[in-house]
Amino acid sequence: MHRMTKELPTAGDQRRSQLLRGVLDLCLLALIAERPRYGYEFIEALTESGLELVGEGSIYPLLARMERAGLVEPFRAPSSSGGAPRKYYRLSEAGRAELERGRAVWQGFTAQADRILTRTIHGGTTP
Amino acid sequence: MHRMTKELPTAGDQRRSQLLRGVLDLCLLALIAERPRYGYEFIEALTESGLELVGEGSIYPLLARMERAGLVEPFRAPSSSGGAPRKYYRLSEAGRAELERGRAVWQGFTAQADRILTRTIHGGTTP
DNA sequence: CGTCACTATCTTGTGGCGCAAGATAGTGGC
DNA sequence: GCCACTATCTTGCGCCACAAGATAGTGACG
Repeated sequence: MHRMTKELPTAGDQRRSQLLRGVLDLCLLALIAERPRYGYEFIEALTESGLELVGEGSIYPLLARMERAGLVEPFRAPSSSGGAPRKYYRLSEAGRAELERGRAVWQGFTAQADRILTRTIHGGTTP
Repeated sequence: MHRMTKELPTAGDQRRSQLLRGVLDLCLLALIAERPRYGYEFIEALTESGLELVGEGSIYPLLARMERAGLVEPFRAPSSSGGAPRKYYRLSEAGRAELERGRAVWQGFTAQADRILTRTIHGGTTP
């Protein structure tokens, strides 16, 4: 049985989805560095912001991976607004180190890519 | 004689490899926008630059995909330095449009990510 | 009590794509 | 013929964002 493509993603959406790779984990680490957070928090905040950035299917597996890698440490706490108990994450030492290392890689990479992408900004239809 | 330095990928390399997704095609489009290019050109230039950025296994399939998508148009030309004939690519109208669209998505995305990543540059060991 | 709505986490399957490694050719020097 | 260099194309693997759905805990309402 075939899947019915419910809503084919736009080209921009698909690109953004690819761009998230390699930096989404750093974003979560940075936000957790501010204060402990739980998964649903990210989804709610991002959904309300109008930035339909990331869904549960991206966040939870990523958090699990980071936990497995020892970058974050989980602890349980009851929900303050009624509901299932939350799983908060705080940053580990390794997580903080990875965040700083990743930030450097990210900034070096974007600088390089920007240099290539802005070399021919004129893009006129007049050759 | 082949390259013996078979260094297994570091964490930074793996991150960079993920970061390329979503922007590598734009880089190629931007470089082709300057002047027509062929695949081997990218690899040679990048290898000599010390930036071991991308290999054949990334470039050629990507070029084929972009051709299939109508973003670039190929034409054959004999090698000027002895060797197999080259397959040059020039930008199509759709390619130029996609390049501009992609640049906008890229800059919007990186601005957003940068804002998140630079929010907590300092380290706070206070929970 | 049952049902519903909301909060919250976890799991499964799919698809895209960077990449290593190897196959295939064309050219020219020995 | 053989080899080295230039150049392209192909195969298989692994990572990961994402959609969709399963699982639970809580409280309100009738």
